[in-house]
Parts: sequence; C-alpha cells; structure tokens
Amino acid sequence: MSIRHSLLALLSEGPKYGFQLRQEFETSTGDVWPLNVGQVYTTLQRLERDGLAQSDDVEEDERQKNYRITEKGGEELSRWLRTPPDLSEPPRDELVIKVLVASRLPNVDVFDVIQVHRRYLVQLMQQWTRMKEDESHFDLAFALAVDAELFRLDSVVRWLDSADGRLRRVSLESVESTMDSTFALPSNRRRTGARR
Amino acid sequence: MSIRHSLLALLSEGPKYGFQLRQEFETSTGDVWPLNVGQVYTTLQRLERDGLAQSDDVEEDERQKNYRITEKGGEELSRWLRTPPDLSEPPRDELVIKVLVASRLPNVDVFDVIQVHRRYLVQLMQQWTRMKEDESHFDLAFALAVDAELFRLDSVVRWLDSADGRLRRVSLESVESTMDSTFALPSNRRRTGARR
DNA sequence: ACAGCCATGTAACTTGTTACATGATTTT
DNA sequence: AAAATCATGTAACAAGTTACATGGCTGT
Repeated sequence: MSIRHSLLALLSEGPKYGFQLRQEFETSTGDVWPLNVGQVYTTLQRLERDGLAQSDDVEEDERQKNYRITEKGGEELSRWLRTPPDLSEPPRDELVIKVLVASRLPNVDVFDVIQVHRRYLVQLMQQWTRMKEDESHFDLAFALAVDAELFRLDSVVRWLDSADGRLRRVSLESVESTMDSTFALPSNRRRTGARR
Repeated sequence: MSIRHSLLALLSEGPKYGFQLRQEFETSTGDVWPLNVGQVYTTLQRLERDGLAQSDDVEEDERQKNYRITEKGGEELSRWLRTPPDLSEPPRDELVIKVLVASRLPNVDVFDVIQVHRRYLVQLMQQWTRMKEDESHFDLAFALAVDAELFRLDSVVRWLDSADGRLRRVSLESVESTMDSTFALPSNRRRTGARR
C-alpha cells in the first residue's frame, strides 16, 4: 500500500503526470528505492479505478497526462497519514520464520543458519554506514532512509544473537536432562563457544 | 517467499498433507502468524507446478493427500536456508516512506505524523511485553517471535526519534537562515519542546 | 440430530513488479 | 544521424490473501 499512497500524497500538492511522479517519489525518498515507471502508470490506473484520482482529458498536442487527487482521495490520504498500519499481529518476517522453522528440522543446524545471516547483515550495515559517511551527496531524505535501515538491521542482528542464545540454552538443557539420569556432569561444561 | 519455503521446509521432514502443514506452521512459529488453510492448498499447487513438491496419488477411501518434497525442492530449500535475502537495496518500509513523503507536503505536519505513529508503536510494545510476561503458555517459538517483534518495534521508535530530531533541526535552520538576514535571535531560542 | 472439527479445494482479488512496445523531443 | 531522455502505456505474472463450497467424521 505504500506506493499507492505515496503517489496520492504527491498528487495532493497539485496535478502531476506519471513520469514526474516517479522522479518525485525517488528524490523524496533519497533515491533509495528505485521505482519502475510502468508501476506508476498501473498504480495511477488503479487509483482512478478506485475513485481516488482523476485524469485530465489530454488536450491535443499535449505530451503529458495529468492526474489530480479527488476528494475521496484526499480523505484516504489523510487517513493513511494518521493511521498506523494494523500490527495487532506482527508482519510476517521472513528471517524470523526461517529461523523458527529451521530450528525444528533435524537435518539442519540452526546455528549455521543464524550465523550465515548474521555475517551478511553485519556486512550490509558496514556498507550502508560507508555510504552514509560518503558525504558526496548529503541529502536529508537519503540520510533518514539509511538510518532507518541501519536501525532495522541492528535490531535484526540483536535478535539473532538473542535467538542464538536462547536456542543454545534449550539445546543444552535437553542434553543435560537426558544425561542427568545417567551420570553427573562437571558444572563448568556449560559454555559452548558462541562463535561471533 | 516465506510461506512457500516454510512449507517446503516442513515437507523435508517427510510427506505431509495440507491441513497438517497449517498446524505445523502455526505451532512452529508460536501461533503468532495465523495461516489461512486455503493458502496452504494454493501454495502446494504452486510448489507442484514448479516441481519442488509432488503429490502422492490418493488411494481410495483415503482422506488425506500427501505431498512430498522433490530433489529440486530440497536444493531450493537448502539454498533458502543458506542465502540471505538480497538487501542490496533495502526493503520498502511503509512507515519510512510515509514520513519522508509527508515531510515534503506543505499542508501536513510531519511531527504529528511521527508522534501519532510513535504513540501507537510504544503501545504495541507494551502489549507484546505483557503477553510475553503472561507465562501461561511458555513456548520457545512464541518467545522468539515476540522478541523479534519487540526488537523491531524498538528500532522503529528509535528511528522515529532520530528522524524527529533531524527534521526539527533542519526546519529550525531554515527558519534561522531566513531570520538572520532580518534580525538577530537570542541563541537560547533553540529547543522547541520535542513532545515525547 | 446437530455441532464442530478434519480435510480439500477453487474463484477471485490485491499489490507489487518486470519486460516490452511505442513514439516524441533533446542532446551530442 | 544517432543516442539519450521524456513520456505513456500494456501484458503478464508473482505471492499473498480471503471467502466460499463441499463433504466426512466425531462427540454429545
């Protein structure tokens, strides 16, 4: 729903045409998310279909087809700006699902899965940090978008670490409980190197 | 792609039928993401279409239709487990886009947008925290899923705060620069209450 | 007899997405 | 004249999602 509404938002500044909308979307989001032009046109058609935008009739020898936001579109826009997405159940997170599902598979080492992804995420964070520090194009929108991504990646890494810990603990517990019944263990057996 | 692959992962434990897959998906993800059964069947069809799974022929008076993973499916699964999603450009984040687009609209107060969402996110975090502490059903998968959500929400809140700060700073700068040319300002004018 | 779960499936739709076709205008 | 950019559009598909239809089995 974000492109739909973004275009609606841009249209709220005044009538605009497709190509322009792509440019404005990209610059106002710091050129972080490229937008295929074709998608703008399909989205505009769908906005018109739903009565949120209207296309002006093309005058002869006009190259651009302007769209304007309708009243209904304005209402929808302000609803979007005021209303947080419904997160009563959290959005499906691919990595979380991957780890949870992997953790129950007998032939798969979850800790490998975790570490592979962790390494990749850390690498990505470094790349984004480098790009941010390249002050060649200091753009507010870009900085904000990169910040968001860095915060997000950081939270994922921290989750992976905590998941790694929790999963190691339970796998230790289950080993210990099966062993307790047969023979005693020295209590310093605990730390299995959490290769980070 | 996560449901597709999750089902594939569950099938790697052995042949299973649709209804069973829904149950196993839900329990192994801590009952956090309900899964419409219909979706399981459509996904299974698509897996079969793509040669990643195969359905057994239904014997007479059998109620269940088992699917098994194919060799190709196994390869695809291990690829999924080993390969992080391509994040060379970050996933489109609705809230980030919303804030960035809102920040350029003249008729909209970005700070309102930010605060409305911030309030909602904090509230959500409290709800999840409460649910986690309700140890009535202590389930590892549930705890992990909730952790992931809490980490994520926290990172979003922190981003909103930093964005709020950055945006306030630039709006002050632009005010000051237009004012500097007309009259001087006492330097303690800086802090506009960042209503948190 | 009826409620409720087990079980399979289909039709229809949503957004997002890409690849392609087409032509006008501008720049080199 | 060729290349690049402006500009619009369509066809086709992906994954996810819901609502609905259908019937067998189980417990009360």
